[in-house]
Amino acid sequence: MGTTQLESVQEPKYWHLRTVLSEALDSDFAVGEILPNERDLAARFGVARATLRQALEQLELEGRLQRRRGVGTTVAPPRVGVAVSTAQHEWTGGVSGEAWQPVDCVSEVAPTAVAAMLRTGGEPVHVVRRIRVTHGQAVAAELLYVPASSVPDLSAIDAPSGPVRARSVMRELHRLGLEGQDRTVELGSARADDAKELDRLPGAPVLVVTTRYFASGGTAAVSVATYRADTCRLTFGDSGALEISHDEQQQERQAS
Amino acid sequence: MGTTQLESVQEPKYWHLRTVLSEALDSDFAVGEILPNERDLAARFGVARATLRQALEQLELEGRLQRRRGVGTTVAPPRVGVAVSTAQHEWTGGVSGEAWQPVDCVSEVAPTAVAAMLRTGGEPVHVVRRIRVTHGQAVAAELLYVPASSVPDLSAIDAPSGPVRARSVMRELHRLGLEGQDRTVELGSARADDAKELDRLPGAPVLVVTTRYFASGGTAAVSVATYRADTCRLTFGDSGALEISHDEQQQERQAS
DNA sequence: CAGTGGTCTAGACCACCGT
DNA sequence: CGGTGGTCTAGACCACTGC
Repeated sequence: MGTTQLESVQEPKYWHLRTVLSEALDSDFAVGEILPNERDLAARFGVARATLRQALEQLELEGRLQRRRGVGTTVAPPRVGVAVSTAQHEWTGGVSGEAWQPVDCVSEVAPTAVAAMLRTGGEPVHVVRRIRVTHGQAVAAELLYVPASSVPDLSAIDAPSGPVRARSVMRELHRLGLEGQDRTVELGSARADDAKELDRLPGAPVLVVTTRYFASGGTAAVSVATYRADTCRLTFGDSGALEISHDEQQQERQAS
Repeated sequence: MGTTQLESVQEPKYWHLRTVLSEALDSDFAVGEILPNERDLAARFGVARATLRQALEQLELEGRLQRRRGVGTTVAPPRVGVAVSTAQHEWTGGVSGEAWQPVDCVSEVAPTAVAAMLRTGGEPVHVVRRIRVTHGQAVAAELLYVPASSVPDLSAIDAPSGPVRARSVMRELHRLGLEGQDRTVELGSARADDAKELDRLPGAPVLVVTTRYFASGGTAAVSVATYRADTCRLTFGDSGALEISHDEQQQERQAS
């Protein structure tokens, strides 16, 4: 009876470890600081390395840690708030500064799900690949599917593919008057090509933002953007951005 | 030279397994069907159970599988599209049908991050706990932080806590004229209490939606809602919902 | 009770990075 | 090259579910 409520409930070791490490991160480590390597940490806590890794994975998922093979584990900076504009008619994803960089453009048959939204059958569409860079870091990779009918004046003389072509398509797209957008967000895992551009391993958790652009009574384009889930916080603002300082975030985590 | 391009690139076993299983799910299994148990599957593919589990985890993260301890692994239904209303002045999260169910209400000091948004210091606020149910399944758990100043007419006679109190707070809240909302989405892991209500294990991946409600020139309330990332697809619609059939989704996955 | 997924161990080897 | 995280193995035991 007098015992001070000793962890009666069964809590997995890795979960408890996660909590302990989380608190240690708050109090004893600065952003960017390197943690001891996994083998040392595991030994220090008296667990197998796999168990320690399970805890680290949790913390990485929560955006607290950053791990790089061959380098080490560092304390991650707070998540970047990236604006996913709402009801704003922009193709660029941002009026100034941090914008999308066209990387490539090819002509391909869209995946079935996209083709269904575009109401195109098996005809190939322009597929523009773009990268979103914030604070000098790639945070998102996008595939923008544009039916030929949406950019009728596209010069056939321009390069048939590559970044030049990508810019041409975007230029033509800007001419359309946007009537609205539809957007969904879901969790996914990075495909090999996306992972490469986001500097992550295949399968890394990403937030998949699917946007449908409406113009002249139909779906003018569909975008599938994958954001790094570990470093990004998507913001949808009717009025200004939601900003939280890092300290505040940490304290919220402790409270939970 | 003459060899038919035999997997020269190093692809992890679990990643390859994920692909194989994904294709098998598309062709040989129906939604709800139970897969063979992990030990059998691992043996069948000639890998250790841990490796097989790594592949299953990926597929579960992508919403393709559902695993329940003591029961088995089943093929998951397509993700549910849940509307996260944009620029709509609702506290209920839905005009008709699938709505939020008040579960409880207590008076507590808000976590620091929330307190900062509410501009309340250490004063306790009303914390309403709500569950969002869709198709008979709990898809989200929410904590709604309401400063006393936002509901001045709240009867002091009502129960000080519990579902009755929760409904009282919501009723008073409806009286306010909403001026706007701010919203962020990020990846998180379920806390123990949320996990319980969502019928998941602690640490399960969730989409954390933080909403700031503005009224009468200030922040009237802050909501932190955690959605099951495995079963939910958040929709933000300016005009109608984005609907994709299950077949189409599967084919998109195959294409990637 | 038997069978399932969840946790944990103690190793091994590999891919990658910086020096 | 040495050190890091990433992958993989072959076990063991536990917690939970349903019969």
